[in-house]
Order: sequence, then C-alpha cells, then structure tokens
Amino acid sequence: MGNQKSAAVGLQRTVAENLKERRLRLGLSQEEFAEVCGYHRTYIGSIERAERNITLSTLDALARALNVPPNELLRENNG
Amino acid sequence: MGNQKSAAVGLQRTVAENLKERRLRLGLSQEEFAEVCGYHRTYIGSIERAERNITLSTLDALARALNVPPNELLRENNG
DNA sequence: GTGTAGACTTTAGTCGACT
DNA sequence: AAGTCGACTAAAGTCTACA
Repeated sequence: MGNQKSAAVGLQRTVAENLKERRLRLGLSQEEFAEVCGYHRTYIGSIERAERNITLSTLDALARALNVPPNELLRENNG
Repeated sequence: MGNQKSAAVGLQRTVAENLKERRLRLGLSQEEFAEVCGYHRTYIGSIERAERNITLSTLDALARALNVPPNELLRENNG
C-alpha cells in the first residue's frame, strides 16, 4: 500500500453540513454566527460550501460557538 | 460574550494521545507509521507531542492509516 | 444575507542534519 | 527509534469590494 494522504473532501462536506444545520437551528445568519466565533463572514461561508480544509483550532471554535463537542461536527448524519 | 477563537491545545492533546495509543497498538514506530500515512517522521512526532494544529485532511490521513473513523481521534478517553 | 475574486499575512506541512 | 532546530514551500485564514 502507498501512503494515506487525501484531500479529505468528505470530511469537509460533513463539517459543512453539520455546521449549516446547527447554525440554522440556532436561528443565526452566517454573518451573525461569524461574529460569535470570531471569524470573517466570507470564511464561514466558504466552510459551509465545503471549500475549506480547516484546522483543529477552527473546528474547536466552531464547536464552541455551536455549543457541541468538536467530534460531533465530524459525525456523518445518514438518517 | 466575545468570540470563541482558541488555541485548541485541548484538541491537540486528545489527538496526540489517541494517535500514540493506537499507533503503538499496531506495533509501529513513528518512523514506520509516518511512511504508511505519507508524512515525515518528525511531523508525526510533533503531532504526538501535541505541538501541531493539524487540518481535516491530515486528521483524515491519520485516521485512515490507523483504520478508525476520523472523529474517533477527537474522542477524549477519560475512563 | 450570501457568493466570488483577489491580494495579503500567518501558519501548516516538508525536509535535512545533528543529538 | 525519537527530539530539536532551522529553512523552506504550500496552504490556512483575513479582509475589502462588488455582484
């Protein structure tokens, strides 16, 4: 077997879906949510479009703002 | 409340502990494991020392090499 | 209220050499 | 077999302006 490096687009999509769903559940716009977690509006948008390969610290900040454990954002909701 | 940005050292430690434990369980050295997942030996070492704020793609690569779901590496093992 | 594009700054990730 | 120190390249993250 070769190495295991990948683009991890799947994980990006999972985070994107979970983020959007939970943000809307809180009744927040991207703009409002961005302010809560301290990121720029356009950056939050690009994460929700699964364009971003975010770091642990960003994942943590999103999770805190959503009031969920970080690993929750990586959970696939097939149901 | 202000924004939610953080250094996420807690998450880094969680990943570090899970990675080391599972790598050892597979009977692999850092060097051997590094080759499996396609990263440099010194980089894997620094992740295990919780010095690194890794991205989703790296988390994914580590998880694949360990044959566990990515969110497993973010799970705190207090028990 | 969101998407896109671009220029910019910071940091993740690479690697060799020595301990 | 693992840690540390750099120097380097690639990409994360910031922000403004316009659609």
